Amino acid sequence: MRIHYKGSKKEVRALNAYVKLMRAAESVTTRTYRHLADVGLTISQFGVLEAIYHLGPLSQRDIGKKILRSSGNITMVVDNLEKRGLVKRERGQEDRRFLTAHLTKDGHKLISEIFPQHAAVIVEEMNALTESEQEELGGLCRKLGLREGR
Amino acid sequence: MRIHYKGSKKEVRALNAYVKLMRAAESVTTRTYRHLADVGLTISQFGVLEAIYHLGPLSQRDIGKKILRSSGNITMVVDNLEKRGLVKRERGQEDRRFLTAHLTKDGHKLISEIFPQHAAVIVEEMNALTESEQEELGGLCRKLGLREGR
DNA sequence: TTATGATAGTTTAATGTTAAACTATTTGAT
DNA sequence: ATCAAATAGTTTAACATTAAACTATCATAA
Repeated sequence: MRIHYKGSKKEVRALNAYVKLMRAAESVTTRTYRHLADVGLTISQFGVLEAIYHLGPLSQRDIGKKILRSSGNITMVVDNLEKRGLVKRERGQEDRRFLTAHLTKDGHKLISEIFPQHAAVIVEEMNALTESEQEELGGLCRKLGLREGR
Repeated sequence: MRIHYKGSKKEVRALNAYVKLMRAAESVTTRTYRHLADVGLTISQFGVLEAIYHLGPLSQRDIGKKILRSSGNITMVVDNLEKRGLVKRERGQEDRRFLTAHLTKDGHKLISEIFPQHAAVIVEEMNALTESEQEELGGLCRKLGLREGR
């Protein structure tokens, strides 16, 4: 007795697609992370810097929504960025519950240098696919991601 | 000055596909994890149990290769599974460097109950796509994952 | 106006995760 | 036979991650 689970074709197809999706995401992440590690940033730290860089100062709540992480997590990641002097927090004037994170001079300098490089790494990664394959992949992944709210 | 980075069409396409890939993987993971959390398993713990369930007793080295995690990480995950009495470690006879992890009675009972349910959850998730879309996605992701070794 | 509930953020506990330094064991070359 | 290099696993330090309990602040309805 070695085979514990024998799926139908339908099941095999779904599980295969799932495994490959996960592996692809993981291996692309691992490789793009190497580039960030070189400058001492984690993926989450990069995500926060990039969000502020492109969207301007954000509350931690909005940062969490943007990078899909819990509020407790954002507290820690922003803490570490602040310790390193890359961002600074400021208490909201009208609503004192909010903390708005903005880039320091150093933070802006770093992310403006790193972002184009990081984008280039990702483009290089995605070069494993043709342009139309990239669009196809985007469309399929979008369908899966869309189920978000459930 | 609000736009810091204006990519070419090629760059935009690649970054878009990348973002959607990551979001899809993350949101599918989050939702399938809920099911595991109900029985007190983490994704990594499930991965270890499932590997042993389907492949038989494995060394920690082989488990790490299977679920793509570092050796230090495997030590901890297997530790936690062992504490809970789901797996047991055994020192290799011929080569005493190896530790082979195998399922306990409880572990076997749990994974044999959970696995089919978990598979069903994944099938349900992938139902956002048609069967041919699932195959298409698998093929595209495979191409990305294949770059593994670089 | 005041009490109730909602919201933003922090803290804590538990687990995951890696890299790097480490121990124990084995292999292989001289 | 011996010693150096390789391999399996552990430990440590740092950060990530969540859920849940918590504090502070705000909004709103009675």
